[in-house]
Amino acid sequence: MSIQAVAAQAGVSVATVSRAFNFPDKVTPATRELVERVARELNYLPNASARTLRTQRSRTLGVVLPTLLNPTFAECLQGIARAAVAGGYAILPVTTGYRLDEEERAVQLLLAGNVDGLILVVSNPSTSAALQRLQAAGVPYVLAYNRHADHPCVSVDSEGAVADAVTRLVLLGHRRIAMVSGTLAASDRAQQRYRGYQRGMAEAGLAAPPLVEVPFVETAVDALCAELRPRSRPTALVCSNDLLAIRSIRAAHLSGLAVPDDLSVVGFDGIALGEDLTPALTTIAQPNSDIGRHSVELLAQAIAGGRALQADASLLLPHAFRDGESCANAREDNDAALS
Amino acid sequence: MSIQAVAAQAGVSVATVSRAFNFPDKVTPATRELVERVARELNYLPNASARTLRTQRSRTLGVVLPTLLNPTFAECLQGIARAAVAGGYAILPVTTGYRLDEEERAVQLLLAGNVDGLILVVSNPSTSAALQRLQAAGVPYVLAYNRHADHPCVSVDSEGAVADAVTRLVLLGHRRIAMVSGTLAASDRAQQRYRGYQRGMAEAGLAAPPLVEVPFVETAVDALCAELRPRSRPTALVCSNDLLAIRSIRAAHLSGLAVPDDLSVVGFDGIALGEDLTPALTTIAQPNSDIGRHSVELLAQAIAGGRALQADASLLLPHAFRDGESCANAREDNDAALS
DNA sequence: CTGTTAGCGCATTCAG
DNA sequence: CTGAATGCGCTAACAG
Repeated sequence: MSIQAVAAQAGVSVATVSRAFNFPDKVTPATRELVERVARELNYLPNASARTLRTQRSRTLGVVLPTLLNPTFAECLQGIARAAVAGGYAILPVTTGYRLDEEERAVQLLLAGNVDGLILVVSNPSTSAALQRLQAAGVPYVLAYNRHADHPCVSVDSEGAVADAVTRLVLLGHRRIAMVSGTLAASDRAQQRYRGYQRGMAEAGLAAPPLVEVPFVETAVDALCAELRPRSRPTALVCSNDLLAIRSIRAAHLSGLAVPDDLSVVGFDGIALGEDLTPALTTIAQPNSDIGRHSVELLAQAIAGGRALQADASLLLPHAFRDGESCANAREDNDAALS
Repeated sequence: MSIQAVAAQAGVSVATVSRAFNFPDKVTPATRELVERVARELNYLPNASARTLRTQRSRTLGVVLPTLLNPTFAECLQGIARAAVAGGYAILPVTTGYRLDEEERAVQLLLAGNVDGLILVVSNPSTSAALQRLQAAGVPYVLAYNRHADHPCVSVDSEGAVADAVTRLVLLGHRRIAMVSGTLAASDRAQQRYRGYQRGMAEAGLAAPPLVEVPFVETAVDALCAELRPRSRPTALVCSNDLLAIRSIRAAHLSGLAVPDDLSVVGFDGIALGEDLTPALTTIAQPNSDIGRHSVELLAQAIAGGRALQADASLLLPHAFRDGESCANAREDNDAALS
């Protein structure tokens, strides 16, 4: 069903049909209604490819994410999807599995797909070859979750948030506070969060034990259990994300420790599921859906303006410390265990 | 960067460049390498829209899902995404929030987007207007999770799986087994699972208490707590999905009941997170990622064959009862509470 | 307000 | 094996 057929059936020119759809005001109400009726009868749908080819705009946004198996990114993608539809955009998501080569391949793929702009979560903006390519191509893009002075980003103050969380734990009486993270090298967020932990500990005048670094994708419960064995085990764990926090709670359970009585656990991300857990997850909540929404809006704005986004367009969204049940006061006997 | 530029730079015709990419054999190795080199130097990427317009194939699949906030669908989409990339397809996902009007709008949107095929999870295939429209359009499609005799589906035997789960609970000594479900009317899966529950109860010669039906999206923990209050409360809960199971566990906790000691809970879906919870979720695991993968493969096959999929192409994938820690033997005093 | 026409970038005839 | 020419469906000048 093409515009030609509609024009013929309605007894008007193709230009009129096109106008009736794209500039309803530039056409007589009578002819507009005629065209609309015929189009409906013929079940006409404008061909997106032809339009894209002609206008050089696809009204499609590429989305590059590490994985959908982490609810954080699923929530973000949901936010992106909703905002995109609302703005008249389609989205083309690709997952990278935290792999650099996949990041590059994804960008390549999406550029070939004629996307008008890209939203991406990369491992590390500083070292991403994909971003170089993007800037060279001049396609508008925005980073989500990442934070970097040279790129437009939508993110939260991870470092400050974690430092604050550490302070809260200190106020609860904890002294031996450890941090659990995924592979540091694989994520700038992890690095920022770790810095926040170090800062928080320093400000409290506490010595920070070595980072507990576990492989990203794997369950890593075994490794976590090992950390909880020593006599001078931590009384509180700051986890770099909610998935790790959940696994840490499991590791505690397997090690015979009760959460929060024997061990306090704080997560990071604020996945919705955390609120339904038992104990409800105490976590630093990011506005995941909003991060997606703002990314879309920023991008749509830039596209409409016909220019790429600059680093100074970056948005720092508010985070919130979400109080759950996985944190409690440090117990006396825990302190004793430390001495 | 167009094919024209590459042709000019390489000193050949556009036809040769096109052939060098699409039919490498139909061109001299020498010219092929020349073209490839020039293309690389010029950073040439074939324009997807132009190709689609010309070939009438977009190599894009539409995906219609209820939500990404349920990890089940996020896992499925991940499977779809991976299989799509592997098969040279892009995906265009749209979420419907379990709303019928959104289902229709989504299909409309995707058809306009020139997708070669669609994967969809609808509320109920029997009543879906979206499917009518799809069949009329002659576009290949496949339903995921849904199960219906008149449509091509990739799913599991939900009814049998739940009946089996009930049997297992009975063998653990449970007699008072209730089912918790989302809005029945909003999902054929929920209906099938409920039938499985009824069958399992009947086969065990047990009376099935009224279905505990809670609104889908909401947390519903309060409603669940109410169900656990009566003296003749159930000793086991069969939940229509893992999210409900997680909330049920929380509701039990808030009601002062221990899982699994006071209450056994079985879920349905097999979300990855379930294994990391404490207690680890006992659930009927669906191969979510595989459901996505098979949907893509079936569709790709049909598209290659130039025909729509028939209902008899449906796939029934194996499910697995995943033993966790949220189920235990019924206790004596529980039985006492029932008398 | 409406019609005619060119061309977006590519794949594909048909000649050579 | 390669080149010239056509048209996929649409929008944007331009002409009337």
